[in-house]
Amino acid sequence: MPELPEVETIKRILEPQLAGRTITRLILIRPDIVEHPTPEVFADTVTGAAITSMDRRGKYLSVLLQDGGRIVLHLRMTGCLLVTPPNWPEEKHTHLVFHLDDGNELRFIDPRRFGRFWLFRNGEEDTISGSHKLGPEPFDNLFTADYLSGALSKRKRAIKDCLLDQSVVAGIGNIYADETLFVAKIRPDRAASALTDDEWQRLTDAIPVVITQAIKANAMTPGEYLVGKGQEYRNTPTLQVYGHAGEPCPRCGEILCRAVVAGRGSVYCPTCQGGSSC
DNA sequence: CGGCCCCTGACG
DNA sequence: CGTCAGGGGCCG
Repeated sequence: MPELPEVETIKRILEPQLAGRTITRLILIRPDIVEHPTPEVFADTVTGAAITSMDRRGKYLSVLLQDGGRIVLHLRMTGCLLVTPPNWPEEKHTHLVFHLDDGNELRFIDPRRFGRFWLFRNGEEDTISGSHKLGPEPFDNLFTADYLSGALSKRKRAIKDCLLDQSVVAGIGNIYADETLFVAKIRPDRAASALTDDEWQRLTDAIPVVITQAIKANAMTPGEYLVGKGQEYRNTPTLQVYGHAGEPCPRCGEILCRAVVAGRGSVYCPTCQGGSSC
């Protein structure tokens, strides 16, 4: 479900509820959600572990443990993490339940079951989850127009496709690729190699702005998050084009069009993002 | 690179 | 019934 802003939102909501807690028991309803090590070792190791904090890198979340180990997870398309009171009704597709020492439970819910968990013990390097292949965060000082054009200006593929490459910049998915390209006034299907210096600059500027705005717009209380099951961010008013095909462009009033770019549904303004028709 | 796969649910 | 969905890995 989530891209960087949503994962960050989840982190900010959950971290205060998890920091300082100890995991007393893990129920592995669907052990195949655990990628590493084995589900049994995963359960044995996290049982009794104290949680110190959480971390986010791109779309990955980590739960840091006092002993130096960490749980790494990726929610993929439909994964959801909830901290619930005891006896909170169990959602369909609940696959993991971490019992905590305050009686609450951390539950992993995922209808499509694409989400995955890994555990790395103190000193164990993560070379398997994919988080080690991530490019810079959008807020990183390394994320500059020179960096972006240097990484992409020889690629002939669509710029949108390039933005979805997590090794170039971490955390952008289908929604925020469309949103950032809209703000930067670049059509999603433009070849990366055809972008001008000015366009690289606009795109580099747009990305952290759009992401920051979305994190702000997503903010909610733990209560709101629990009741809404973390599904409420999709129609955020800050989304200017994603989900708005057929509606007027918020900038020029032209009808936003939809096309398939890089195999993904894409929405853009045919007028202010570049000129030609859909 | 494109194409297919992992899954379920919503929608036309 | 078919198609699509916020993700990513793997395959030739």
